[in-house]
Amino acid sequence: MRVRLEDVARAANVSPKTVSRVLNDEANVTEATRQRVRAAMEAMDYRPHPSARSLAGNRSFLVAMLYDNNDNPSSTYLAEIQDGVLEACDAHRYSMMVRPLRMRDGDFIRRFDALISDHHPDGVVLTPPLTDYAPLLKRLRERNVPYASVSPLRKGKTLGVTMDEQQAARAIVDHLLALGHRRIAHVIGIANHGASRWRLAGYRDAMAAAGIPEDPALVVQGAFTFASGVAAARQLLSLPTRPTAVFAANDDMATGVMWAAGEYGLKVPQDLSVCGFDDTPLSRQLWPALTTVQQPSREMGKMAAEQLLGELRNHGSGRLVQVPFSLQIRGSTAAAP
Amino acid sequence: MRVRLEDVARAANVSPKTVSRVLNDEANVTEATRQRVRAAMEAMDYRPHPSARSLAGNRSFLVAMLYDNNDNPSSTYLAEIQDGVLEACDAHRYSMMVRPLRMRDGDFIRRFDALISDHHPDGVVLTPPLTDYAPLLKRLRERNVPYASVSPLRKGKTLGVTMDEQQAARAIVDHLLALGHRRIAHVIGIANHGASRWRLAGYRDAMAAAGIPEDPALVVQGAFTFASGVAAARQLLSLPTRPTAVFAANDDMATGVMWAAGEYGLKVPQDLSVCGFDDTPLSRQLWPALTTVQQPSREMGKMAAEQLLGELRNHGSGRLVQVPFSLQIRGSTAAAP
DNA sequence: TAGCAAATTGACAGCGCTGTCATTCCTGCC
DNA sequence: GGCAGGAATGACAGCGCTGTCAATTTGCTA
Repeated sequence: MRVRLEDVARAANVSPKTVSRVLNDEANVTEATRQRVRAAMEAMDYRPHPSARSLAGNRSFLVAMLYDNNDNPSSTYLAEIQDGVLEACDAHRYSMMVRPLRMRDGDFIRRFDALISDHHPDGVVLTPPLTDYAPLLKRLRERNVPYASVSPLRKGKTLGVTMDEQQAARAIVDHLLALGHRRIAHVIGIANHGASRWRLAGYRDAMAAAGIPEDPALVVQGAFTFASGVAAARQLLSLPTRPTAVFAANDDMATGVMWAAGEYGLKVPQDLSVCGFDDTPLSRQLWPALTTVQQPSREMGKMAAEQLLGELRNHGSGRLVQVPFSLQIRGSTAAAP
Repeated sequence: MRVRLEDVARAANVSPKTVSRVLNDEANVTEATRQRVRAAMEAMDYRPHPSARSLAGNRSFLVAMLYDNNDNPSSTYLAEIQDGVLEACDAHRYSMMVRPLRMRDGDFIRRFDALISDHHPDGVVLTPPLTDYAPLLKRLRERNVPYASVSPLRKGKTLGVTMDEQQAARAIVDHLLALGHRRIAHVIGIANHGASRWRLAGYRDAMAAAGIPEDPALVVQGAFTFASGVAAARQLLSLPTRPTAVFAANDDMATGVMWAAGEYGLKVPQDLSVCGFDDTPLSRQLWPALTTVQQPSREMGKMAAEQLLGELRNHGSGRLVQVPFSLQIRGSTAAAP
């Protein structure tokens, strides 16, 4: 029934060990032999048994993706990253498991340990905000588990992917400035996310460069959710002199701002320009469509996984790569009234 | 370093096989022995090696969750189901893998076969619309892979979870009728989802029971997305005599309807009542909050997985369970104007 | 109290692969 | 032409567990 490595070996007239070598792309196999073995594998539709490989080779061909579904309300973002990670794992014939792990939980490390002991992943992909949770990083190093991060805050010797979010945020605020806006508000994201800090920093950079002193009333705290965007906007739009533009730290909050603008009888973009960050599918579906920064989440998940897999293959090859951003100028921003 | 079953056996002064029996909850072990072995496992923090178990026992302790990320735009819904499935798998010490599989792709079955051959899942959890994709179900049976479905359309000998969506839809339309509405519109979901049919059927049941003949102009096609809700609402609100209430087949579309109402200068709920289906987090964040049907997605994922795992443990024990729904009457519905 | 069936326990092989190390096969060079 | 040295290949054990079946113990009955 099942085709085993031994069967392939017999068909190709070589020893099982040689088939194993071909399977694992090892050196010291003549090209002719390699071809012959590959042909036999193909012809017999051979599929190595992952458990056998794992048991004998002492590795699992498993990558675990960790996320915190408590402090990360945007399931769309996570879903896209997950898709990307999965794609990369698939291409390299690794399997992937996902794992919610809540930083707020007291037994975080115990759960993490259990994950490692139970499943022996060869490596781990970290998503915000876990990318910078010190106890986790410490434990990963102690247990000698390679990991790659998506958008880590601290960029040391970490593997993974980043985007220059600060530059991106600055660019989008520059866009608002270029449209003549001066009273530009910012809605901050969840505090412990690097994203929140960078986007705020980019906002400040742009404002400072334009010579506009910061008005504390225009910088309000949000939480990356639609509801927090609505609340923040209500606060901003109730101001004696309200802003003419709002840069929200993500699209969900920007949508909330647009919603709230409706409540106040303000037209977007005529009365209020609004922009977000992430370029979620939602942003294109709104009317007017949302001006935002394209963050290629799926691609970032894929690249992070690829760095990890590269590192697993030949130690030391993993890097921290940076992906480019691009502004998506759409209907929600216009010249200042 | 690693604690093996053999080590536990030595510590408990029994044979490895007996430890294995305890590990797998097999019969024919005296309670005293069982306790002794359990104590030893506990004391040594023994973790069975999944690959070894899998290889020797010819099972993988793996559940694959299949989804179609093409025809299923609501990542929130999938994320919740995934969380639920994961929770159940965890509790039973199974691992879970997720797998996007697009019905539209020509090589669907080939990909599915590859999944099974490569990973040997002990069972599969199906999410809509895969729950009713005939070629997939056929292949699952041919390959003898047990599966459980979340909200399957056809309820035969299928294992899994359902909700009486038709009753639920009827209940929510009854709610609108009780508020005095007569011109009630419905926005349908994606065609090949059971959910779309049931919700439409429930709408019709309620209208018929109230003696209101169906007005075809009031029943428009949507696609479960926010944008499709906006489009559908524009169509409805442009009608010579527009509806006083809209029942959208899910919350995302209902949100689109509320959005479009704003465009037309209509106040919700004073001028237009809107209700959705699913009780996504979004529905509570809107203002006014959305009247909707609570569909416990996370719980449903968990229960589907539990039926599957039960079936795996003792063949024949899996069932098709039904979860109750509940209306969430909130601010988006009010008496007819 | 012997005698027998059922319950409990254990010995042993083997799941399908890879690591280690031995063996064979080539090269190129004196 | 013979030989060193490296490249290619293979033999074999064993990864950590479970299935099979045999051995032993237990609990009953007569």
